[in-house]
Amino acid sequence: MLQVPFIREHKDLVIARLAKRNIDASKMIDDVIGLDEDRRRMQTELDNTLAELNTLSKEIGGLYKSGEVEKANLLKKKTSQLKEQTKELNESLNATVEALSELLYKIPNVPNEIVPSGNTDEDNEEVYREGDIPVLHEGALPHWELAKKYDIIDFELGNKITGAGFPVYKGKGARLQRALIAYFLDKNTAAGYTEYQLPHLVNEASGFGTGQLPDKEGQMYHVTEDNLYLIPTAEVPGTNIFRDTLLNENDLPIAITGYTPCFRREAGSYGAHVRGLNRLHQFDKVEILRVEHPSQSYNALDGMVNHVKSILQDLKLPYRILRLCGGDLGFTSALTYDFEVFSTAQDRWLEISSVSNFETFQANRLKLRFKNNNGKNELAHTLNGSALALPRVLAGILENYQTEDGILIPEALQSYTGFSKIN
RNA sequence: GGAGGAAUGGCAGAGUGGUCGAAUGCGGCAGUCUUGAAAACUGUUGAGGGUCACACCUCCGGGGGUUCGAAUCCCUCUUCCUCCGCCA
Repeated sequence: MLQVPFIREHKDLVIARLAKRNIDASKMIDDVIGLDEDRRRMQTELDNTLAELNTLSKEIGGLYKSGEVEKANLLKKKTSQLKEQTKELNESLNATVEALSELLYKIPNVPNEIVPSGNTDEDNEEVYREGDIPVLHEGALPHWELAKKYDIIDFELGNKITGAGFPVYKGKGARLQRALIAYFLDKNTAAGYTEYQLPHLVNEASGFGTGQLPDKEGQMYHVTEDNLYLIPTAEVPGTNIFRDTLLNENDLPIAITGYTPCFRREAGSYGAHVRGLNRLHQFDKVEILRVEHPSQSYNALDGMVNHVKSILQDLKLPYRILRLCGGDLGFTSALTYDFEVFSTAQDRWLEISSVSNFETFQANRLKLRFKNNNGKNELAHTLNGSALALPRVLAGILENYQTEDGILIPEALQSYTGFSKIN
C-alpha cells in the first residue's frame, strides 16, 4: 500500500512511474488526494465536536459535585445533540476512510526508475547470463520422462492420493529433494540469514498483511472450518513476523531464511507448460527475506541477487537474470529480478527465483516501522527472494545432468545426497 | 472438548464510574558528580491522527453496548494461564 503523503507530494512521479505498468493512474491518484482531504476535514470536525463534548462532560461532573443538578440536566440536553452529531460525523468519516483504503489497495507499487516499460514477459530485460548449456546425447528426455525412467517421481500416484499437481517423490528423488533443501538452508545461513521454521497455515490478518487478501483470495487454499489459509509462499508467514512491529534502527538489517512447502491453487493454468514439475499445486521452496533501512535496501537487493547467483554457480546450472518490466512486475514490488534456469530437454527457460524489493509497500500495510536515530518512526523496507524454489531446479538438474547411463548429481550436492548418480 | 482465572505503557505492577494517558518500581535517554565507569541524585521517557508549530482528538487485547462521562459496568470475539479429558 502506498503512503498517502508520498502520493500527495509526488503526484506526477507516481503517475509517470505507474505508467510503466501500463496503467493510467491519474484518476485514482486524484481520487486518493480528494478522499484524503475529505478525511482530514471530517476528522478535524469530529475532533472539535468531541472536544466540546469532553468539556461539557467535565462541567457536568463538576455541577453534580456541587449539587447543581438542574444545571447539569440542562447541559445534558446539549450533549445529546452533540452526540448525534458525532455519530453522523463518525459514520461519514468511516465511509471515507474505507473508500480511501479500498482505493489504495487497488494501486500497485511504484516501479523503480530502472524498471523497463512493457506489457509482457517478452519485454523483460535480460541483464545477465552464465553457464554453458550442455549438449545432450541422442535421445535425451524431458524431466517427467526421466522421473519415470528412474522411478524417482510418481505423478500418477499423486493424482490418486490427492489430484493433479501433487507429485510423490520416491527413493533417490525424495533424497535429492531433502538434499536440496538442506543445501539451500546451509548456504543461506552461511550468508547471514537466520533459519526459521514457520507455520504452513496463516490467518486472515496475515494473508491481508502481505497482500494475498483480499485480491488473490482464489489463489490460496482456504480451510473454511478454521478460517485459515495454506501458505502460497514462506513470504506470507515470514513477513508477518513483523506485522505491527516497531524496531530500533540498530536492529536492522534483519535477514531470515526458511523452508516451507507452498500451496497454490493455480486456477486457470493448463497446457504443456504445466507438465511435470513445471507448475504444481504443492511444491517446496526455501525463501530468504530481509528487513532493511530504506537507505540500504537496494544494496541489499544486489546482495540477494549475488547470493542466488552463487547458488546457481555451485550447482553449475545455466541461468539468466531478468529485470522484470512494468507489466510483469508483481503488484507489491518496486523492482524484481527473476532467475531462470535453462531446461535443455524442453528447450525453454524456467523461473526458479524471484528477488524483489518492496520498499515500504508491504511495510505500510504491515505497520512495520523502526525508530530512527532522530527518534522518529519510519517505515522499513522489505525484500524477499527464493533461494531457491525446488521443482524447477530439480527439473533443471535432471535434464541438464542426464547422461546415457544415468543422471549425475552436482558435486555441491553429493555430500547431502550420499550418492553421485541416479541410475 | 469440559471447568475456572487473566489480558493495563519496553518489562513488572497499581488503578472497579469523573482532573487517569494512567501511581510506583525496573529498564532506556539526558544531566550533575567522576580521569573514565559504577553508585547516588535530578530531569526525561508509549503510539496514531492533526498542525508551520501549538491546540485538539483517539488508543488500557479486538469489536459492540450502557452512561452527560468507561481502563473501571454489560455483551461478544481472540489470546494466555491452571485443572480435567484426549493425543504426535
